[in-house]
Amino acid sequence: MNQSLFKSIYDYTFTQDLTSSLIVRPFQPNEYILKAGDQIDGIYFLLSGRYMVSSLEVTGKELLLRYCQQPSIMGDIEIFTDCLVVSNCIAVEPCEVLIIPLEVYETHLKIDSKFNQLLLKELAYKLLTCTISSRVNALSPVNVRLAAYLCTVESPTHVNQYIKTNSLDDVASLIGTTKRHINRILKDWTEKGIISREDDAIEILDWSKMKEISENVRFE
Amino acid sequence: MNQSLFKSIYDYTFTQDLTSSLIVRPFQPNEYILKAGDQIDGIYFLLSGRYMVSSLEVTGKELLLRYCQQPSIMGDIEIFTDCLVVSNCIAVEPCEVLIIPLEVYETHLKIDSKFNQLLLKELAYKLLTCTISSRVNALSPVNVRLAAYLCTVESPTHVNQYIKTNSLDDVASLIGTTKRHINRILKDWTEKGIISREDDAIEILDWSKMKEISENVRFE
DNA sequence: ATTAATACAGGACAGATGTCTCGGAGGAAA
DNA sequence: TTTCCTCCGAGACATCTGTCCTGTATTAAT
Repeated sequence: MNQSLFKSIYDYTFTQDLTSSLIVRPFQPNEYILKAGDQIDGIYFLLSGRYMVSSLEVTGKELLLRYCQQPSIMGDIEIFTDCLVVSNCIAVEPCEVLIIPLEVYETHLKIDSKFNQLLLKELAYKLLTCTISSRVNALSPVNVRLAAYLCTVESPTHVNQYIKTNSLDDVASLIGTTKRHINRILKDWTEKGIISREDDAIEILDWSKMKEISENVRFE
Repeated sequence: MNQSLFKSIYDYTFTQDLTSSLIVRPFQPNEYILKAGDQIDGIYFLLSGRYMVSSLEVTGKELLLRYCQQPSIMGDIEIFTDCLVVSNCIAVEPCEVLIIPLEVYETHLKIDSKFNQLLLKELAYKLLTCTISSRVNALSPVNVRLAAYLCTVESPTHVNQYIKTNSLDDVASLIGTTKRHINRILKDWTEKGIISREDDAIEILDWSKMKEISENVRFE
């Protein structure tokens, strides 16, 4: 386990005797890091990569809750409210995750106030952003949410400004709408010269306009 | 300070030397317990009464986030993300609140892992419910949200089941819509015999129907 | 090559919701 | 009492968004 990497991300150093109990696991894109309904077995710390959090609705559709980069902790809600995993965490890039098994937390870290401060900071941050996005989601029309989605998935690894559309259906359920409506908005943007559609991809021609439409809403 | 009351609500006992530093403050209905933009000065523990959490939008409207009863903690987000108060907490009933001044937390409780566990549990619980309501809010039409609002504010203290009409504007912004649309829905419900409007009040005639419409959504 | 199956964009329509506006009720001032 | 002002409910209209459906293109099977 790379101590100094963890230290640089989370500003916390494990005592020597714990490092052997900690697990570092890689995840491939589209692989579930946590799956809703599972029993939680530890506290997960993202070391590298990006993942998305989504939840399954009664309708069977999924709704995007957020994208996460490090520092980001998984499993804390479940452990402290003592419930099954509530949301799916799915890697969207190759990820590395440090897992602290639940027993290790219970026996060694529960009484470590520095470690608890780390968890408190992260939970408070997640709650803060959830509060913000809750309002935004309730008050933003679909075109704003779609623009926000496109701006959110734009990342340094997307060097070209193409976004695969082989999953328009996914995008639709992720932002809580239908593919029909996405198409309507994309057509409108195409006519306005903000994007162009070719084959199975969307090219964003006017990023500044796109950012303007998104009204600074982001899913992160 | 009533030790045993706090113990029974939060399952935590303060050490003797702290009780003199803790403050218990009463709040009247409509009084701000915390006001967005203020500097936070401590951790607030609700002992009795109910308050609502709302946030101010760029538009100047406010949006209802939730109603809270004990056990409920305020100020934790702000302290751990080190930011100004993000949401208004407004008493809706006479409330009693125990305030732990920030210095007291910093010097005595920050290193108290039992106390930190209490905070972690509460934050995780808030995040869990925020996650759930975020989805629900995004996907529920206004009639469901209005019914949910009415079901939420129904409490033992509201012996009469009347809602003042002069606050329809407030209700509208609280659930993120307009008074016009509220009126439309109320008219529909009146025609269906679910409610009746008289003078400046609304009487709910058919609570079971109202609960059915609300689809179990609640602002708490 | 022809046919069948699938997927996808978009037309048509309906329902939900916001904005603008007006007419009536009630209260305050003259 | 008359006039004026304010507030409220609701009509009219526009926009947003979901559902249903169709025509076309692409792919798969024969």
